[in-house]
Amino acid sequence: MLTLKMLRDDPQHVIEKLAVKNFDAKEIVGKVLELDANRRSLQAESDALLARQKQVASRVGALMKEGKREEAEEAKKEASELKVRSNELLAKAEENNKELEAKLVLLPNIPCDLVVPGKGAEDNQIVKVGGPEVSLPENALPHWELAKKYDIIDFDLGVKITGAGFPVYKGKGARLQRALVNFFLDINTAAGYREIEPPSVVNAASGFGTGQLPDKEAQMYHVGLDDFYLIPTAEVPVTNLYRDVIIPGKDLPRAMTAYTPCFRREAGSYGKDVRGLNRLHQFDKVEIVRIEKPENSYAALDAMVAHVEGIVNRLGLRYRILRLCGGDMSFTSAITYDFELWSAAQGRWLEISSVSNFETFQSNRLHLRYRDDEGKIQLCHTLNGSSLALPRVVAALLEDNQTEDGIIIPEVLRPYTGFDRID
RNA sequence: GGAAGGUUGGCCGAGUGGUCGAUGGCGGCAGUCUUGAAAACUGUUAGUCCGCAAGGGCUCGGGGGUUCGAAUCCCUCACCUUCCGCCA
Repeated sequence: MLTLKMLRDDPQHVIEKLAVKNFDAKEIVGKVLELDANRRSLQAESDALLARQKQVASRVGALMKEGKREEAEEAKKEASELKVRSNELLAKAEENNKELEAKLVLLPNIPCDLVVPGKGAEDNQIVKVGGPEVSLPENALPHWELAKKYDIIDFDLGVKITGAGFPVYKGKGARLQRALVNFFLDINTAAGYREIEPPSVVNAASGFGTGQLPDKEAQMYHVGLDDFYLIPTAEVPVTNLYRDVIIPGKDLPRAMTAYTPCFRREAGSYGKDVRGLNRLHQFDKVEIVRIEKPENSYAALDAMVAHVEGIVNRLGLRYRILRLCGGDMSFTSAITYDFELWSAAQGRWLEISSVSNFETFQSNRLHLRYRDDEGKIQLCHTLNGSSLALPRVVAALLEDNQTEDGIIIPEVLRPYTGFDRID
């Protein structure tokens, strides 16, 4: 959620910047400013009324003590009349402020200056391509075939147990999952990220805090009986750890990492995009989250990108880094770098990580603040990134490392898997 | 799931209708003293909204109600503790 201050100070800037995201904000911004002006004048009016009400009420007490009963009755009457008027105003203000909030949450985060305009994926900027070239034999198999061949991931069984998009990992396939999680967590903690194991189910307040609610409600599984949501990413519970918190400036930055299962309904997707591990309803992911002072957040973002690149490099897979254009960025992000692995067997890039700076967009909703050197309270910047999401790493790993003699496990993973090939 | 008792500022804890945004203690910060520190003493120490400011509004788990007036009374929801039941 954008801050009202930002909108008030320079509405034109907000409108221009949102155009980079292909978002025409003119009308909403105008409405927000109007509602904000209303809010302030309504408050000034009702505050004055309430102040008088309080004065009169305390006079009643004093008059009662002095035994001036008649005057007290007079005052009571006056207070009652004031109350009727202030209640009307308060109701009006509440309605106004609800509408203001409803409009305000419709505005996406403004992109930072590095972000170029664009409509969709085709306009993303390729920042870097790295890792070894992949050359596969003619008869190379996609990962879903390999999974079947070696009996390590069973999509059909998942359908039986739950439904499409809930695979069952078996044997070395299951062990590989556990190995990757541990490998990623170890690298992250070694880099100073504190390991967190959060709940995988959150309440609505948490969903709102990181921006999943109300706009992306359909993306989450909802537990109706208790009004809980299955998390779509560890970002939700981990960032919400700091909801309604004022952090002493000296305690920043905070860096955390968490492994969680992630649940996404992915309503409406189909085709080759969802084949095999390409898109799932449940998957494993290790996430990194940082809370920073505003002046440090872009340095932190660069550090996170470099950190994720380090992990990808160790896996020895072909990758590229994209800086997303305005139109392809999420609602909440100010800038996003995507990491993709090359899947030679599928002939396509697979997204495995998304590293973003949200600036104050989340912290404004979360009321996540810090006390600066002068003792003033300011909004923090929040950042997060995948490090990494497992399924597509597994997909690329299986496909790119396939040989006549089975799938070769990268050297760095062998201490975790306990085997060097899947055959 | 059943029963009872709770939820107050960074923490502990007082406050059961009248000037209470809240006594006191701890902790924090500043100062006095000290070569320095500790101790002692003094002062200070919630957030938020409106306002150029002066000042004012709101907040004692959340929401609603009673009343001229609510931290205090009533309703409701959430959470916590204890006992019973169940259980990895």
